[in-house]
Amino acid sequence: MARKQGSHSDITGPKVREAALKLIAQHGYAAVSMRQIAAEVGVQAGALYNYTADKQSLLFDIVLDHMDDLVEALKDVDLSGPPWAALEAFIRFHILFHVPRVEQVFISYMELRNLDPDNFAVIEGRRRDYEQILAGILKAGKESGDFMITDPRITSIALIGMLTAIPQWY
Amino acid sequence: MARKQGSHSDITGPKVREAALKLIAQHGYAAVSMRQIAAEVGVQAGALYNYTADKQSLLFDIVLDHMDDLVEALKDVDLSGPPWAALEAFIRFHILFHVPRVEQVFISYMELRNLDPDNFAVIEGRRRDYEQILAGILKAGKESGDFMITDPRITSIALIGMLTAIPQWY
DNA sequence: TTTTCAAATGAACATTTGTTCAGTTAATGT
DNA sequence: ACATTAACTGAACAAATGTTCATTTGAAAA
Repeated sequence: MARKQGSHSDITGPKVREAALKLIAQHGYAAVSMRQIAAEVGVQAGALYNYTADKQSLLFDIVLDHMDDLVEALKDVDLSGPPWAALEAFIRFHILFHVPRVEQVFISYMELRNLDPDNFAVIEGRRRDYEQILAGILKAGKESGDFMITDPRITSIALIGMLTAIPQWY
Repeated sequence: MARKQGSHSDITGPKVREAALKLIAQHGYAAVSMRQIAAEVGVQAGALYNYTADKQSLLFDIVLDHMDDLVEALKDVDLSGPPWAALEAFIRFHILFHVPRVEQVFISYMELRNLDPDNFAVIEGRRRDYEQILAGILKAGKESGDFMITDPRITSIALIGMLTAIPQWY
């Protein structure tokens, strides 16, 4: 059976990504098979390869899209104010961005070890970009005397780590 | 080749558990094969079955041993003091117990979804036991007027969740 | 030295895995 | 009405998986 009604590629495509997101978040990347994803979409396993090069790309795209969305959305945030205002704006943005994206956050954090080295390097680059923006705020605050910290980069990493752990409280 | 020097079962046995602990913590349960574990031990895959019934038991034993150790160690802690002292003693114990067991904690938290339903039920029972001890402290503190909380059970779960997330800061 | 047997090998097994592809289907353009 | 083609099927593939077991090894007991 094929193409029951109208063009499907713009329907099945998103469905594949959603199924991958849901199942990987639920069971983990290694524990999910292409056939499970296909079943969730309502299609045979072979059909998935119209929408993804391979299984690894499925994971990589989830994480990369998430990181790109994050960096992109941060550009709309006004961080030009004084250190404390900028810091508050950053933290507020970070939390509000992550809350409605529990699954992506979880995968982007837990499944990094299942990324191919090349893909991992790309993601790590994105994460460094993001951290450096916060580090910039901290550095400015340190130099102006507002923040009492020694290493803005380390503080940045620690701070993001704490924020990321918040959802786990619930 | 077999038994190159002396009896091996009391050497290989622990080695198998250590290898499973290390590799599962590193790559995740589903991503680790029995052959990888065997290679880490320095043995063929078939030999593992002298020390474990199956792969699932390898995971289950790690988590169960951890929970049993936790509950057992808690028995040596004096929680008989006033609410605030008991709470402090509990938290102190919790942190000190978990710090040198990063791998076990990580597995016991992340790989629950890969436990067979029956095994999962057992572990969940152990976790409830542990939570109820903290809930008891909170309940006593609430009734004595020391703690301003509404539901000791929920507070207990939330508190343990926060404590468990601490290592992630680093 | 010979016997014994715990401990491990290594080959085999049935499944499951990711992936490919020739062939089928049905909606669309002519 | 026919031809085209995007979308999917279903079978096949090699490789990897968890697990079993007859066989071999060599240290210890006789």
